[in-house]
Amino acid sequence: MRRKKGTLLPLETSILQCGIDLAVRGAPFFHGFMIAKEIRDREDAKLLTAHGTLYKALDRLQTSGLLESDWEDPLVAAQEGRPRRRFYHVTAAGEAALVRSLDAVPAQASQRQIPGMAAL
Amino acid sequence: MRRKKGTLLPLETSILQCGIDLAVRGAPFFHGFMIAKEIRDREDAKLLTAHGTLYKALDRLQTSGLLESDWEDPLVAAQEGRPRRRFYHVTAAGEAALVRSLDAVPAQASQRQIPGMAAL
DNA sequence: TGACAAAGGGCAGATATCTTCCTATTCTTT
DNA sequence: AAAGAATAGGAAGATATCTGCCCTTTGTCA
Repeated sequence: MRRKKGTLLPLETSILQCGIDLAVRGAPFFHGFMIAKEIRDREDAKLLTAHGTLYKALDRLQTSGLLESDWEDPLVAAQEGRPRRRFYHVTAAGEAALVRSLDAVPAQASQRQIPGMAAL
Repeated sequence: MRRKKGTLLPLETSILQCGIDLAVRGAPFFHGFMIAKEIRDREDAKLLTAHGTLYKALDRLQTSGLLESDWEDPLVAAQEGRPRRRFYHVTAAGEAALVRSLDAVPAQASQRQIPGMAAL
């Protein structure tokens, strides 16, 4: 949907957030499938229906330098009897972009908060 | 469906037949996906709807010694950017079993041959 | 403000193998 | 012949990534 340059889409924000959360919890890398589960388990569930959507978002983030990736050693994947994974990590630019994006939309955050309060 | 010992199911016959045909045509190995296409392109199309069915049949044939398999080098698969394959080949026992099975149901064979001739 | 173009989202499917669960069929035994 | 056991088949989904097509939405420019 053609965004303003330097802006993040909700799905992209979620990916970066998840990536940083996982890093904090001691997992320095994540792969697409892992993120897909993570996002589906969170409240962001509606952001992700098809897998193609996620992998496309990962590609975009990598192209714009907010993520970097390395392929898993194929021997390890083979030993564990599954397709090999692609490991991503959030770059410094990615962290910065996330902070910027969270700062930039305080209006949306408070708009969501009001109905939330009312529900209590 | 519980078969008489030493009997082959139609799908199993097709697999062995395909394997031997491919070997004659210069492809000494085949993998599940390849056979799936081969079978779907042939008149045996109705023998194979779900992939699980095929992989189970391959397992049975291997367990009974009619097929043998080796895993593809994971590095090759990785380089070509796809999941690794499992390469099967028909054993001598497999060829023998196929011949036996084709002999055992000559009625079906001739029934198929007559329409084939008529088509010419 | 209206129109166009660019980009994102969903659906579908390719690639490859395997597992689990349930149903249907057939074989064998009594 | 009927009952029970064993097994095959189908559907679905797990595992993991990626591509192409089409539709929709939105940003930007005139």
